[in-house]
Amino acid sequence: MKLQAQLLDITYKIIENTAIIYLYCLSDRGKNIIAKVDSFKPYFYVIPQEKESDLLDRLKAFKVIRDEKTIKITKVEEIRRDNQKVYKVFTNIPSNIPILKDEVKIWPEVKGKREFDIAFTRRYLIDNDIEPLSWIQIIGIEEETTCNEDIFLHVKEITKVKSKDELSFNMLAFDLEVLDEKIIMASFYSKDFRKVLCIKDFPTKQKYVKVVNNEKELLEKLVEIIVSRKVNVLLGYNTDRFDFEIIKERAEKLGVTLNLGVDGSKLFFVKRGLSHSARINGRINIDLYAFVENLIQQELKAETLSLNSVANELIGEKKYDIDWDEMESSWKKEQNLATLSKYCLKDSELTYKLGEKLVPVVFSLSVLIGQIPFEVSRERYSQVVEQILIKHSHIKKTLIPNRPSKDEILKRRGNSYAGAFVLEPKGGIYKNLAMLDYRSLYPSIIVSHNISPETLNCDCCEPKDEIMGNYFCKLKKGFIPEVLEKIMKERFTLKSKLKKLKSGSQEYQDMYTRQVALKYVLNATYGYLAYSGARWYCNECASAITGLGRKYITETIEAARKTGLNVVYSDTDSVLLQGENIHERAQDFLIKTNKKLPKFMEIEIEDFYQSGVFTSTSKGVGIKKRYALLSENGELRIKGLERVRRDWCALAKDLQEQVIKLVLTDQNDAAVKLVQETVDALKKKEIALKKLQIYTKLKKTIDKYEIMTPHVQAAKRAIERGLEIKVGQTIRYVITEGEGRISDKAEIIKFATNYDSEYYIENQILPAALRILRVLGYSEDDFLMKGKQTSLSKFAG
DNA sequence: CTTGACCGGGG
DNA sequence: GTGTACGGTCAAG
Repeated sequence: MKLQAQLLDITYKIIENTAIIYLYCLSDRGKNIIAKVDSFKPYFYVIPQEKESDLLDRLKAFKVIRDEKTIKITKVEEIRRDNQKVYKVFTNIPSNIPILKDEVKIWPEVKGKREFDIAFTRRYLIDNDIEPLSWIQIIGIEEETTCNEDIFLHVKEITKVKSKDELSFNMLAFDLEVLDEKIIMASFYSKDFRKVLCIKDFPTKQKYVKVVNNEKELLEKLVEIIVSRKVNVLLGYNTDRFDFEIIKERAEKLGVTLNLGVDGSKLFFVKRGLSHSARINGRINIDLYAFVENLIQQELKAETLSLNSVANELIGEKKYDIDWDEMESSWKKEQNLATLSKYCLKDSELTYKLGEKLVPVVFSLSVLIGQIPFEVSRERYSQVVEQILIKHSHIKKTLIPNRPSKDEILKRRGNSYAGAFVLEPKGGIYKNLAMLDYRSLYPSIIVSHNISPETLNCDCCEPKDEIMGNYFCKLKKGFIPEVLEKIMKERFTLKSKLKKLKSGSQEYQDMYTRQVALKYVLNATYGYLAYSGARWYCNECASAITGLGRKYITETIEAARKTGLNVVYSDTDSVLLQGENIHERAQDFLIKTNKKLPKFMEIEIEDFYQSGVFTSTSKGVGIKKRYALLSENGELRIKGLERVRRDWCALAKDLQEQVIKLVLTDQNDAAVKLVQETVDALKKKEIALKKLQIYTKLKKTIDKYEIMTPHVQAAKRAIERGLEIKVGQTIRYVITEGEGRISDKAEIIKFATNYDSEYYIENQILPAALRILRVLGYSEDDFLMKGKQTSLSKFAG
């Protein structure tokens, strides 16, 4: 039988002491294909010493007994890698590899061991050059299967085929509502499907609501929905750390079998760091929170990664605003269940829409680095970079470096080097601004200067053109610059093709997400070289990259000053320029600068800003990385300020944002007046407690806290008064009137009847407002003089 | 200044 | 199990 399909997922099982790889695919006719491969064998490399005499024979004959099982080397091949002889040592099952490598590494004839920790299914994909989600042709013998709609194949041969149109995957988002550690509702959202399962009956006209008898039935229905809808991509938000944990726990307790796999297999968990991720054979389980946290966060303005703020920023939609305490009591009183079900469905809807936006990016990363979407969607930047380097290392037939040992990692963490250049701004308000930045500064430096672990202080060149005490080979192209240059060139080609395509088309979409995937790898490579856990770690490389970065940016600053422009600020790869006729002058400066730069390097205009505020300390020293800019089309860009942090009360955050807006639009007096009014209102106790609450999460039981922070103290007192507070609950507290430390005065909002004006004025309102107003010459005293306007009037006008 | 504890998202 | 998270922030020492 011959067919064409897209690979979605891969696992392996041990059957009769043989490793069988299962490829879960989707055929061009929309059928689930399970293809079995039994011909691929696990292996690792042994590097022999110069004098090795009979190592080959010793390896071939080697066996060891573990847990009454004989572990054997089944085959040894002699091959060449990196201009040396190495032995490719095979065994029958993957778990033998770590045992075998530990046995042979102490032999005197063995110099080293390599590639013993490349995951088995990953190894299969790399060695056979199979990219997930790309089209493959499978030739095999059909086997009988218990799941009648699937095709079960024993693989003879797999080849790549030219890309066809992408299949449309069945994507489904789900969300749970949990109360007292029980699942009370579950919602599902797909293109043409929405459903809310609820364990309590309530009158509703909504067709999507399905009342179930109990939690057990809810879980059974959940399984049924995923299986019967033939879900290929299962989406959720924070499902690794929350929803699946609950599902597992409750299913065990209630005796529900979670046979969710396309082959009817049970859901299982794989350890990734400290959290466990649910694996469902043949279906792609994506936790969008993990993906956002690891890869998307950097480019978001949102400083919290809640579904609400991420969805708001990426798809322009928000959750329904509900009060969770109210919701809890209405659930118990069986009121307002329709509202709760609407809320629950909305979460799934937002997750689904976020998925529509982010899953294509996950998929293009998958294709680019050759790893399944399950893995890619949970990886950090460093892992993404490492995986693409592993892929290219295999293509180039070079040995992949080993992971560092624990000791080595600790040693590396002690290494330090000078970072990026940040120009200290002068606190104040600025107008007529242009932000210029280097296009991919660090990647372009790596390529232009051939920075790589193997080109570092090479033997073939004269040690000249030193950067931070080191030099890089001028004759042979380094591994990392070679990979990055390919990526930069491909991205450049894609971007120019994109300009000619219609932005709505599928082709445009595919190319666009591909270039986004390439961008991630480009931007993360510098950080990877400095990452202590990296296989291709190179502290000297990282140091050279930032050294050159400082050189380029400081030269740019000098050049800008020479043309008479004021350089207000500069951080790493950008300069904020100020002056009359800023548009023309920035453009001129850009052209002049680019002429002098080496190949691959380029400076661009990021945006023009009508005004900006840079903050300063009480002593008048400008603060780096804390500022706000107002673009010419009215967009506010706030960096590093308190506005969105949840350990600040709403009153302080709102006030800060209003103050920023006012001072950036020439309304300083109104800003000052607003702050004074807020202070006065606080003193007169006119502010609602709701605006003064501070949110902090209780992560463990009270007695486990060593440091009694305000939220812990507030929770403790509330429990003493009989309130039930569970681990994981967000404590909403207010600082009330009284004596002692701040934590002594912290009370849960329910028990707070008053507030400490002094605390809110001095620790919340004034710090937030003065962060901005200090640059205009104001200090605490200006707002603390009771009722006296004299000190303020000196700045008026 | 360094060290260690805590936290993220979810309900 | 072809293993063992991570980076930022803040209070205490």
